[in-house]
Amino acid sequence: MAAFDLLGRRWALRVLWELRDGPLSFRELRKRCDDISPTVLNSRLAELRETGVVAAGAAGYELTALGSELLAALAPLDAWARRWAKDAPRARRG
Amino acid sequence: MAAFDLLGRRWALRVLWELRDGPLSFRELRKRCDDISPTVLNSRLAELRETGVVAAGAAGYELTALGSELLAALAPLDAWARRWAKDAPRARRG
DNA sequence: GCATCTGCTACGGTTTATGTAGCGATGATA
DNA sequence: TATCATCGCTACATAAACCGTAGCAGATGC
Repeated sequence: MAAFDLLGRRWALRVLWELRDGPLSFRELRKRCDDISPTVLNSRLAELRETGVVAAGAAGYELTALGSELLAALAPLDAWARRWAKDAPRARRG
Repeated sequence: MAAFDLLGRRWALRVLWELRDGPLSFRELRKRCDDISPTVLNSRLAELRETGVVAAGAAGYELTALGSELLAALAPLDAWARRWAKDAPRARRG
């Protein structure tokens, strides 16, 4: 599964996720990603753009059609994560 | 989404994925993950075990019930990845 | 004893991420 | 025109993560 190469990198999933509600500017995107360093954000954006899941528009960075599909494919993962966070919060903290 | 912290690390997704068909030994798991270095594999396994998605059994490492759920949640991602690999293979190589 | 597995650790070197500072461009205000 | 704020993004030094190889200690078989 080649997508792991793209998504299995720090912040890649997160960046996609933060774009779920519409375009964001570079700086706004940074804020939402726990103030990720601009160096890395720029790298991830470059990769995501190169693979065609993110595009730069007038309003900032946004998901392409392909990116939206990817995000939709991530929905079950989100659902799982919510259950997980709810059921066993202690296991992950100490 | 806190799961990104866990999954947005090198090989984390891949390790889970390789366990989809049943338990694997440490060394076998390594092989399937492009001969990932044992240091990293051990780290990822430790993290995955700590969060309860992977467990060490007699037959090697295997998914827990929680892990299987996670894997199931990853299925749509796999489906997307297959379409993506098929539709635009060039965009990711040049 | 010896060979051959196993899970896993040690270690040195490279790659990747972090954090802060700041550049050049753009737009608003005066 | 000058000033100021904000923008996307880069530079650079430090820290963390990862890689590749070697090899240990335990288990199994001969």
